[in-house]
Amino acid sequence: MASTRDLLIQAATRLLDDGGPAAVTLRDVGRLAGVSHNAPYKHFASKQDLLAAIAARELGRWDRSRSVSNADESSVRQMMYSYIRWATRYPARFKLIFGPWSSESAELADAANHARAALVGAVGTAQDGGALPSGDPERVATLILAVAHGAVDLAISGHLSRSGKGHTSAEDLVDDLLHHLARVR
Amino acid sequence: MASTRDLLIQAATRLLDDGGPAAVTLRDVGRLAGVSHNAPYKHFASKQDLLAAIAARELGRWDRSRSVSNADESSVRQMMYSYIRWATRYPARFKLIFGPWSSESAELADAANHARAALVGAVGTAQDGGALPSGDPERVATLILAVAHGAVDLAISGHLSRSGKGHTSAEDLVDDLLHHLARVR
DNA sequence: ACCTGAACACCGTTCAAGT
DNA sequence: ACCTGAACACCGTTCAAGT
Repeated sequence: MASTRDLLIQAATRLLDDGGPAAVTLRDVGRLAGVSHNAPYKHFASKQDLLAAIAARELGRWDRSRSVSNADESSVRQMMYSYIRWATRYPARFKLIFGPWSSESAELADAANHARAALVGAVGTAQDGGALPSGDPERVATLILAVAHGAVDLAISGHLSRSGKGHTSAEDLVDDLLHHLARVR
Repeated sequence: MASTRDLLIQAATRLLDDGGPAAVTLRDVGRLAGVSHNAPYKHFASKQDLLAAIAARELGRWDRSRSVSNADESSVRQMMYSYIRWATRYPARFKLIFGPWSSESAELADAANHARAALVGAVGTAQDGGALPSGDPERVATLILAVAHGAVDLAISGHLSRSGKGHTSAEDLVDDLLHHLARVR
């Protein structure tokens, strides 16, 4: 019962994952969805609009993922692990969502803020339990997110592979930050 | 005395800054450089190769920027501030350098490693002065770089603007991390 | 060695029809 | 309301020549 619109988004997502935004040609999208090469224009104003729909659907998944907040920092750690796993598995979607244009879509901004609210809640709970330093929970959450986001972006682009002797992963860097934050006097 | 190759890179960089990679058409590059639309093929194997040359030149600038290491963490802070200022001013170059393909170029990897060595040195000096926690300096440097990189990427894509009450900048997040690291017991 | 102009295949987008 | 096929302008790349 998938609508044509859904089929188009599915096809476009597959092409995006396989070869990046350049590989998302409306002709191939139509071919994969079983329609003509410009049927997409009946559902999306432009290719940019189709890509935005992919990004919106992707962010929507985070809203539906439920989470529990523990008194320690383990919930925060697990959220960041999930984030890193998702970005590593779907780098093209990750790059797409954080493209320069994404801020222009109110739908994307709303979904991102809603997803961040869960992280802020987990940070607040960990602060109450003494597992994270005090201070504006929004601000602490943003710091942790910045580390996870930066680490995984460096990893994806190959700038994290051989730093130092061994291999340092994005997860390692999140662990380092949380470990340091837990020891702040 | 600029060579045709340099003129092509200059023209391509201007187009990149103005409209992103899609705006870098070989026809416009040639027009801006005063040559035909496919003269670039005598200097670069492909458009991708031309973009890689832009990235390499950009990373080369960092190698030539000298820096002093102070006993406190101020040198590290200034390096990250420079990084943020550069990425904010030239977001398209920033996004280009950290594209998924950048790891395939040995020239780019070398330049990035060389630039990072300066940061590691400053981190080591700050550790000796007690301004940063002990541990593998490469690892601590990577953590700090991840924060700066992630924060500025979030800022560029508009995901940092209204977090919490006021405005949190990428510089603020670097300050937060350094402040926390200075208080680790 | 470096450059030009024509040509080819491909892509985003538009438009006039079709049901 | 949704889809099709032809058409247009544009782009990356190749090729045969030109100096």
